[in-house]
Amino acid sequence: MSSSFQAPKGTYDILPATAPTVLAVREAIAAPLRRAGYGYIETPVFEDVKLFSRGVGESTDIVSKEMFTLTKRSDEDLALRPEGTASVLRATLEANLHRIGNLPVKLWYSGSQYRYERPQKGRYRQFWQVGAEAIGAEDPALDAELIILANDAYRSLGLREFRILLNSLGDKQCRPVYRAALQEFLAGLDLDADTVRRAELNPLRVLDDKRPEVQKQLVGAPMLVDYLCEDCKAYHEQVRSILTDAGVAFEDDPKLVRGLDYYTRTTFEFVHDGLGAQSAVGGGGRYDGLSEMIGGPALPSVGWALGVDRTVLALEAEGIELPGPAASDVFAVPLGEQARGVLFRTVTELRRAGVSADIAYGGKGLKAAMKAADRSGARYALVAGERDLAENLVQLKDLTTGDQTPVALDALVTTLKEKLS
RNA sequence: GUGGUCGUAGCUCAAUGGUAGAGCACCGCGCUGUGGUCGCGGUUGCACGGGUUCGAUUCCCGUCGAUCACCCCA
Repeated sequence: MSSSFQAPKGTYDILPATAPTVLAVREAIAAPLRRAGYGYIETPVFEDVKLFSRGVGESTDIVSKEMFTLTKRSDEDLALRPEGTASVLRATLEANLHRIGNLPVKLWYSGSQYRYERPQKGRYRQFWQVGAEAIGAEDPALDAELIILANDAYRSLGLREFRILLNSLGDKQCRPVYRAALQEFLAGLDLDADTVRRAELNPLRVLDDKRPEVQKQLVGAPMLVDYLCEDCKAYHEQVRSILTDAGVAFEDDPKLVRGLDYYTRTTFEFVHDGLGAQSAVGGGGRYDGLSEMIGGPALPSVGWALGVDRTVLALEAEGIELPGPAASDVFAVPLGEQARGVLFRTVTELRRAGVSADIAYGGKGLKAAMKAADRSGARYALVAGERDLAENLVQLKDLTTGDQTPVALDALVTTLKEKLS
């Protein structure tokens, strides 16, 4: 270990070698959103705990087990955000965005989220999501739009091996009826204590338990599809047909539930099979009741969040290489103190003219400085010593061909801008 | 939170109850005004803490971290 400190458990540093990929992923997800009229929003990384317990749901694992709560000097209870939707909706209500413009209010965000979980590949305590929310409109085209935008974002990155799972969770009319029926069915099964508890709090969650001994018993369980009311059924059919019309392939997954309480009707998940157990790269759905749950007016809404970390893993799994870190165009190699001063001024001038330039620091010898120039990946080396400076020249060496030509110092910026264009 | 596997150099990996080596990388020299190739030389490490032992990198325990699965989800 080269340092006595290390990144906290479940966190990692995004280093220059991989940073371009991370930035490219964020940008690839953001671009389709901007083109679709979504405005950027940033909210605090911490909020009142109650926003999450009421919004995300007291019975969810996210709130009951995975919340990063903060200790402070006052008596307010704060927690690091475990997801973005509740905060974005809170900000919307606080700023009355739903009153000053046309509905829906379309917003997107990009930022870190925090969950106190046992880390494993693709699951971290601090992770990044880019999310989108369309607040205040009930329209199947809006649900479909978001799924299409996420699909297009992934495709623009070159990803092909992901699947879209789609389901409807019903609304406040039909879901309670189903919930009761399911609970009755689950009560007759042989389940462990944790699962029995879950069956009481959030019975739908039991459906996507991966354990074979649980799945075996679920054969013949009442399915939500059979309980959907006419409105929900019609709504879901429209979402499906708009997606099909847009050429977006999806799979109906009647067991797709998701872990947040606020979802109603449309839910969906983007899964990638190359990631191991943590296969969801993104997910979302409609949350028609959330606004009221946190004290706002009725604002039917829909949104998603895509995991930046997992998308990077998906790219790796598919062997997709995004452009690496950009190298400087020019690397200056000074010979002696006088040249060091002149070349430093030249490098500054080049940078101001829009040419990316670096210089050998630390009084390296010529050989070492040339080596540094080579390793920097720069296209050109700029070599100068007293001999050249006496004639107001610098040596411009093309590092790919090895050709070297003298260039007048005051013509350098123009010459380089020409060569690099 | 539960269970399994793992932790030796910057990286990939060896060996060993008597305090460690290779390849690549890095630095220097050959070439004192020129990188990439080549030759020669050199630098860097037993995750942390405790126990057993004459002696522990090796055996045992704990901690930390990684990893896989469960759980959960992005």
